[in-house]
Amino acid sequence: MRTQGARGRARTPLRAETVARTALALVDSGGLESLTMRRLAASLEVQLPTLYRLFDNKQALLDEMAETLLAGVLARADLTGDTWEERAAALARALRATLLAQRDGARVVGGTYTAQQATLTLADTMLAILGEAELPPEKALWAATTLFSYVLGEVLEQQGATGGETELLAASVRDGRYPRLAATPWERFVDFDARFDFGIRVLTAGLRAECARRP
Amino acid sequence: MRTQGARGRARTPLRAETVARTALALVDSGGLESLTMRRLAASLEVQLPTLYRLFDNKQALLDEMAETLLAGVLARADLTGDTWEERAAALARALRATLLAQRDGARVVGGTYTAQQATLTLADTMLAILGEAELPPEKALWAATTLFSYVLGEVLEQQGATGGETELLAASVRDGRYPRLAATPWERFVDFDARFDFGIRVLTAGLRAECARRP
DNA sequence: ACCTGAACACCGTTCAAGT
DNA sequence: ACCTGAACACCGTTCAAGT
Repeated sequence: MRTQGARGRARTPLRAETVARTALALVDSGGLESLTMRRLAASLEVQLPTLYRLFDNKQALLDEMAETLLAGVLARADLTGDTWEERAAALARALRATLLAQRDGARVVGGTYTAQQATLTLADTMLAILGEAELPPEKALWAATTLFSYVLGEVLEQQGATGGETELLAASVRDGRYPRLAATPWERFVDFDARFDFGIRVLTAGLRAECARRP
Repeated sequence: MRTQGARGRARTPLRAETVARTALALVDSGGLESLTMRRLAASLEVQLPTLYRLFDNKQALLDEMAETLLAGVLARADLTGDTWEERAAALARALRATLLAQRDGARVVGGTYTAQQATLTLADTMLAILGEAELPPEKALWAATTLFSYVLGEVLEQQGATGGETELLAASVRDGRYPRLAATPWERFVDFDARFDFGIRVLTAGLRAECARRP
């Protein structure tokens, strides 16, 4: 409804990135499930088939959305740290912050396998940083994917967790069948920032140890 | 079609786990997108509303599927290693193997936030192993989630990668804008087993370093 | 009490028919 | 050449009407 508002108005040609940005805004307000080609068309005041001239299908749109998201990571990263450990951690933190800033961001990025500019630039930047660690090239590559996989997995869990489910979890644990889980303080489980800092520290320490290994 | 075959036949009441297992088989053969309540009902020779007496909605079914998958991890793990590092690595490997054995396994598990028996048992087992590392309880918890997040992220990427996209990636890199990426041998990028071994070694080495840190 | 058929309110995607 | 309206073949979910 209300597509008349646009009729007759001169409009600049619709760009794929504009569509992707509007789609991300829809996800932000209603979650990934609420993203619909129909709703997206309505939000852009465009007919439904117009979207299919820009994207072959919904998956192609999701790929572009992931690309758009990842394009913001480098701008957010402060890569002025003195050591490669600091700089790698800063890039990982920027990726996490970008994913967290977008509702369902990890699901958007994790559901695609893009080989577009932003993704490759991000990977190349991480490789440049890890190259300073004097790791052989293949290990630097593996180190980069290890860091990215960790960040994605961690944000995926954080964005999937809801207050209600956390309470359910706490209740299940109190029944005594999971003694180790019950022994750990629950506030710490959902302290996602502290968890992430820990994980990054573990990974960078492990990479340092890997550098010391001479093959 | 063909629901007549079941009519009049005495049948045992349908169990939720049976439904979940059949659903996983459907995903195995056609991918997660092909899993439909209608197709699932047909595959079970059951009317569509019957599924809704067992599950409130499709998400509840997916939760049960994740639980069913994770229930197989411990049986697959060889936890007889001498050191906690070996045992933690073995459990992580068993989780990876379980997810890889099921098409779209990482997406099934990553898309849910279950606090059911199998999930909690898995977490508790990992905590028991990490407890031997003399980490304080909260760090042991964080270490467990770090390992699980890493495994999930890694399998998510592996299962998302297809041959065609890998070629596309290789082509993008050859154009010279990503010098670091271009400098690394491509066979190694898709050697997922080697990547995972590397990641697990880095994580366990990092955890060992964390143990040495006295707060 | 249980199960069925049929519907409701949507989807992603495509295409003939118009201008 | 481009855009539109309308359809196609599905979805997840619900419910009145039957037995």
